[in-house]
Amino acid sequence: MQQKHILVVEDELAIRDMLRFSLERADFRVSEAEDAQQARLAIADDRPDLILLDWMLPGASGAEYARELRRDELTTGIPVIMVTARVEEEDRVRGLNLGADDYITKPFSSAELVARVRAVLRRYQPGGESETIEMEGLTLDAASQRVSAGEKPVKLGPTEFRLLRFFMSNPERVYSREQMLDRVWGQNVYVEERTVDVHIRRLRKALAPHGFDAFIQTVRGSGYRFSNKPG
Amino acid sequence: MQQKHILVVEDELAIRDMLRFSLERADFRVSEAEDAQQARLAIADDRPDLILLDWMLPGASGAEYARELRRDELTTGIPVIMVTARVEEEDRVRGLNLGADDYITKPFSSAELVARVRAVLRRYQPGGESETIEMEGLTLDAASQRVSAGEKPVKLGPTEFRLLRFFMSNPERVYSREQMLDRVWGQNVYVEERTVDVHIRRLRKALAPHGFDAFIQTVRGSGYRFSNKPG
DNA sequence: CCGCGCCTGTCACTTTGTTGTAATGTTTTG
DNA sequence: CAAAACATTACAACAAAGTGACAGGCGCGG
Repeated sequence: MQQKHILVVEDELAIRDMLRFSLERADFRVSEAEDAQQARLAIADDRPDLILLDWMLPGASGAEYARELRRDELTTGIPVIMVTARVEEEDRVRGLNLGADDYITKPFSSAELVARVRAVLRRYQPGGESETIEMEGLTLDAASQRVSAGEKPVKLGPTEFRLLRFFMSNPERVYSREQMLDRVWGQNVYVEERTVDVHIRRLRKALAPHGFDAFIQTVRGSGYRFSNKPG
Repeated sequence: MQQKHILVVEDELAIRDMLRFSLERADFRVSEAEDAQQARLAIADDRPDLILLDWMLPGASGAEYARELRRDELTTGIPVIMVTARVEEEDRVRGLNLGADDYITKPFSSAELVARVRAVLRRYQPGGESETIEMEGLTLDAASQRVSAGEKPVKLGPTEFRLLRFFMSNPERVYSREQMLDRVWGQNVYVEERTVDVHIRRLRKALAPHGFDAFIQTVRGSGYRFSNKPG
């Protein structure tokens, strides 16, 4: 089994060191970030399999950052474990609602930490989530990477698939080309903005035989929008 | 996304200029004040989304003014970033206690400034919510960039959309053509004032089939006003 | 190792929609 | 009534998006 990569987001050096020590001894590969900003860079640089996130962070709090991770198309698939000093039940619930997959309360033992990390990773192991999105007969299944219009399958390239998944997960909202590049292509890649147009074109072409190309709407001067309501 | 408005309160011209340059390049709208008194007027005139406040000011010091901003019900919701030459940790704590949301220490880079401003604004922006404005059946949704009159969609060009959004966000108030150019077109753009008339015309035309053109009222000699009350 | 097919990003060119201005018409004001 | 302020129309320049073609990269099977 390949070594799993864990990103630790934690501002206190002492705790970071402790986490790294525990995790590396359990044969995980560890990288670190002190705050949300560093975390974004670290993820862009080397995508982790799991994120350990401190509840309290300078700048954007860990809770906020967790929400951001879930919103973002690129990171929504990465499981998050919250690390918190608080013990109130309320906080636990909030943390889970925010999209954390588990939480662990300080102080905790090395064994407990490793156990929870392993448990979450195991849960995420089988081919990711079986997320399917449907809209008026247009169906997208994330797990099998398939799209169908009614009963007929729709053939899409990888980029078109990610683009459509992004759209169907975020309908009724205008996105600029720049935002789409960030969230569908990835935040550190440099490609021309007009490239988005071309992939929009390809996606429309693939959806056209079934009439679903009308869902992809151009908002002149701003970007594109996915919607089942008329333009 | 609407251009965010930032008020710079700083007595030194050179620093004001630098701040304005950096912020405008990052697509913020900037206004300036040299002291607390001017700042009060500027806020009354055009409420900013964020205030950059120098720690040291003639008259009431920046620190005092920050406290005032927090006390005042009208301004307590506006985030404040303190600009300071001091580096002591103690000052940071004092500044934050006084109600500043962040601080930045001279000298700082343009990039750092913009990053902090963005971070604070993002924190204040309740994330994924969809900002929609409604008025007697006329609905404008910023996220999806749609306008509808009752159930029927209204088709607008980009400029007309921005113009209507400006109006609906600032109703019951007269704006001169110059002010509208600044806030809808963006400052440092030069176009004829008469151009505003033309876009007013286009907007009215688009709203007319539903009767909403009556909301856009001409105030002879002054400018225009958006209101649901009769002229 | 080579050739093939597929995917991707970019370019050049076309098409379409938007914008600002000027010219002209209309209303208000002193 | 004349001047000023605003409304309306027309239009040419411009900008944005649509489109087809193409070359390089990559993986795969021969």
